[in-house]
Amino acid sequence: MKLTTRGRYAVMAMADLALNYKKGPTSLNDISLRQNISLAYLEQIFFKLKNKKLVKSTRGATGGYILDKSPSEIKLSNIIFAVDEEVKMLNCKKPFKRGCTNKSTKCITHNLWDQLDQHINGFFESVKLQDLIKQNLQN
Amino acid sequence: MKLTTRGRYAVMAMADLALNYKKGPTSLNDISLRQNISLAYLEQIFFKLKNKKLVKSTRGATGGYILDKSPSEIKLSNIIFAVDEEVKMLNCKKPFKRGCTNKSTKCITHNLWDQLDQHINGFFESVKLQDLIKQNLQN
DNA sequence: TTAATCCTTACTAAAAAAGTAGGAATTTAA
DNA sequence: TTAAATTCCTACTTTTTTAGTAAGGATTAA
Repeated sequence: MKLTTRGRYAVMAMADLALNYKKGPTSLNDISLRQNISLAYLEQIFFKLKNKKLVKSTRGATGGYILDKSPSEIKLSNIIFAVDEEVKMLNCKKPFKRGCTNKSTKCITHNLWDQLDQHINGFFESVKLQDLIKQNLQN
Repeated sequence: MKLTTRGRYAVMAMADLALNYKKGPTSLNDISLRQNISLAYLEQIFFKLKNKKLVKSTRGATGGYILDKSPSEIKLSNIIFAVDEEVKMLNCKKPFKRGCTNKSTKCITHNLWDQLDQHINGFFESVKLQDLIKQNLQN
């Protein structure tokens, strides 16, 4: 179980933007160089981040991206979710599906996966961009 | 981010065994039918579970598997880890690696991934097979 | 008018996950 | 003693997901 690079890159890039919050737009090229992520891949990621209103863009030379809210208002869950990182342990849906239930009984582990989802989502909900850049995370 | 089916199947199968703890060996065929998981796939999974001493086997007709410890002594982390499910958000190692750092600064999100790992692993450490079958999990 | 940027879609390659196949070894029971 | 049911083990194949590339258009500042 792991986060995809897309999710990680998105968080890293947003943290980079947060560090430059209020300094005007930051170009993807700069982020690409600083974080060592390919420009084309970043463009894909920011396409999604923009659609979810997490960043604003200005085009043209000297253009770039800035956060659409302050770092204290952006939760990691917003970012992760924006780039399609889904936290879903539970694959089975009703009616019953292969690998989760037999014909007559409820999936014995149903509640477990639900709880795990909540546990992980809770983590992402609890951390804000602000916490990251202020190193508020306990070491 | 999700658990693989292998990890989920392993937990489901172990829960099945836990329900039949002390009733003598349970065949994979039975589990296959009850949990609707292919027999061949279960065999792969139990090969690993056995290597990690989570189950004991008896061969031949009437053979099968039983838990090697009581349900209260088996943590989900034991199961998940046994079948190779790895909880590792942090891909980057020192010295610096693509996607995590630039040449001069520490990966700004390092601590974050560390914490997430701990958070998820902590969950798996905290739940025992016993909890599952007793429905001790809050609904 | 040129260069730097964002914008968008489509495609490809690599890796991981999921599952199959086949047969050997062991044991019980008819 | 033989047949059936089981575990044991390895190798292979298919499918899905992830990661990343490519290409070109649109916009804007200098």
